[in-house]
Amino acid sequence: MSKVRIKDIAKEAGVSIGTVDRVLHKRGEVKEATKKKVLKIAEKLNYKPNIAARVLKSSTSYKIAIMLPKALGNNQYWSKHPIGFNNSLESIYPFTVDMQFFLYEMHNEDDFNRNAALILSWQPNGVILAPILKKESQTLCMQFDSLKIPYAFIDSFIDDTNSISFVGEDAYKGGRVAASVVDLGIEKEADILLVNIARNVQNVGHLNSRQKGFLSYFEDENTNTGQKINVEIPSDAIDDIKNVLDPIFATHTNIKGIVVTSSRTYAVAQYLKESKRSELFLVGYEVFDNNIKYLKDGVINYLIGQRPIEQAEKTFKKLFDFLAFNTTPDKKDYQPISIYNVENVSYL
Amino acid sequence: MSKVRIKDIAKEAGVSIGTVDRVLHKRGEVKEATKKKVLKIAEKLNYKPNIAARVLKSSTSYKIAIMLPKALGNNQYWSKHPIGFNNSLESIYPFTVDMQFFLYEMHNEDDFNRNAALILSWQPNGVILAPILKKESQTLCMQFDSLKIPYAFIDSFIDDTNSISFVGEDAYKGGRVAASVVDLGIEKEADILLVNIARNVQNVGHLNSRQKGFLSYFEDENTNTGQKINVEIPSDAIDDIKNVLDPIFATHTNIKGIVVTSSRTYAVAQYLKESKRSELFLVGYEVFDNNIKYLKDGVINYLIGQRPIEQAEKTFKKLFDFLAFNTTPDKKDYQPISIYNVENVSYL
DNA sequence: CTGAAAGCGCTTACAG
DNA sequence: CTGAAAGCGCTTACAG
Repeated sequence: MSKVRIKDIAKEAGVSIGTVDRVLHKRGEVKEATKKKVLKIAEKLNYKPNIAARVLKSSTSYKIAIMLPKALGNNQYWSKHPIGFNNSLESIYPFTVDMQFFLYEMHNEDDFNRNAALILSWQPNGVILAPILKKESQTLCMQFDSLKIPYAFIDSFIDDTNSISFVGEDAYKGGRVAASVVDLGIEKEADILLVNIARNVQNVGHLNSRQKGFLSYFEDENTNTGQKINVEIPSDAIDDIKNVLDPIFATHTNIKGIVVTSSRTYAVAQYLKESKRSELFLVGYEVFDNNIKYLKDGVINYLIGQRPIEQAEKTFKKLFDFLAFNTTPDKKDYQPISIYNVENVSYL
Repeated sequence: MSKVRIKDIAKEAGVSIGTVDRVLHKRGEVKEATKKKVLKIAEKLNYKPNIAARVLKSSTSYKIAIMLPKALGNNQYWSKHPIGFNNSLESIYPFTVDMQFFLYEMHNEDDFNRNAALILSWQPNGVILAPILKKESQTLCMQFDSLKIPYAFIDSFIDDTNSISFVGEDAYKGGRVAASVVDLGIEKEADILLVNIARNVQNVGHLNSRQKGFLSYFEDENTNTGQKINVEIPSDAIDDIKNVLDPIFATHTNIKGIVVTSSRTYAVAQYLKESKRSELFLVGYEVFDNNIKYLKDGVINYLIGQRPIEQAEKTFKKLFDFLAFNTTPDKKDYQPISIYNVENVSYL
């Protein structure tokens, strides 16, 4: 492929290899005319550095910070991503990077900010960020911008930032997919309950998008014509679930399908099981132990899933290639939206 | 990680680095006692070669042959795999391999054997094989065995061979997944038609497995209780389809669901459309242009898909790591079985 | 059977 | 602002 070496450029430009290197690495201290000439020749010869030689000589190790929500309690969705990042570490061999995790409590703004400060003091070369909390993430991104630290988003996306990339679900589409599955599972005239679980739904972008997508699906004339009942529940605690859902079921007797817009589907499943409503058609998001348990139990009928491990791998690769090879990734990279039932959940 | 160099081993063993290298690469010409001593020290120090240096010095390039069915006509399933293999070529950078495709006509034994002969004369270091034709593949594998050429299976698996790995669908499970989807899509008492399209179904292992898996699903008491009608059609030519299906529909009036056990679902879709039976619930396999067209048309309702690009990447990685790093992969690596409808087919 | 030496292409001080 | 030289860890021919 590339047989052009620094030496070849140097020869053609009539300078030493040291000078060529200075130009190529923008280390300054080169006369403007020389610089131009070298760059032109490098371009012409289509020079590509020999990475093996570079690695051998100076194992420049990048520091990459990874900021994600902590996987805790019943919600193990975020436990998968670290596996993907660790895979990445192996796959870039013979390169190495110094990777550090900064895990914040999911809906805890203070803890988010505490970790943000830790990252800044660590002075990474690049950051991977799951910007779940919109406001706090925006502030942090502005700081990265001013420090010229590149950052890549995973799982969620927020506007008005300069992230080099986003890897995750098209949440609007994800809402439509859940809608299409519940539509197939219940009769046309039955009502559908849409459940959002979060302390502050407004500050969690993808819940809104899934909700919008869900509703958009039913504007099609051949779909379910029942009521769509929308509720918000502040947490996945069983008491909170009961407090909201008991009155709903008391007043709506034709609900046959339920969609939970987040990974906390297990909480609604637990409620349905305890209140003897397992026969309702329940669709939710994300595949992990606690949700799988209810899927196998028959309480959850379908799960709409992302592929957290692959998302981590892709995000890492984009940031690493950006740092090491200066490649600019596609800004938004929407990932597969997978449909799981009890038959295909065993192979992820 | 590994800071131990050949030099360190040489010093501790009291020999030169040349000798250490001879031992490590089994180039012979070393006294048995020296050899033992060196190996022991290498083990003790946990020596790992510096790959960057190795690549820099001698860019040993492996020859890998890839033997797949040709993608032709309406059936473009096999057009995706080459994309994956080409991705692999980039991902192993800075390593290089000399990769060559040998594409045979799907159900043409002679063409299979012709390509097999070409591979043997090319003398590859390793082979990736889609062993669709059972008998012919077995013969070829025996030849690889006697030449000590390692080979990895993709898409299909056959017994009584020494492949280093298999990457593909658990076809039995794949049959169950199709069953679960058609079960959800039609009423409990309706009949289901199972369509197999192949000149010789017996010589195509995964069709049989899908069929068995499909039937096994309905042994569960809560599922569809209608008739399961099984037909075989020799090709995807519309006339062949008509000849078999016209009489079936004439005699079975309660068929509401159809499952096609292979990627040739488009052929049945075309038939349904032309015979004004688009309202039947049609489930088939594999996602590619021609099937997607009918999915968007509403004739195909669901497709059960593999991820050919990823399968290619994984298979390549297993073989390459085996050749370059001597790692032994898991023998069977079952891939995700994906469920697609018109809502999630856009993100693969 | 074994050792000493050259060189892969790059980066990094050092000298000027 | 620029060049000459050393050296990263390995492989390979050559000499003995």
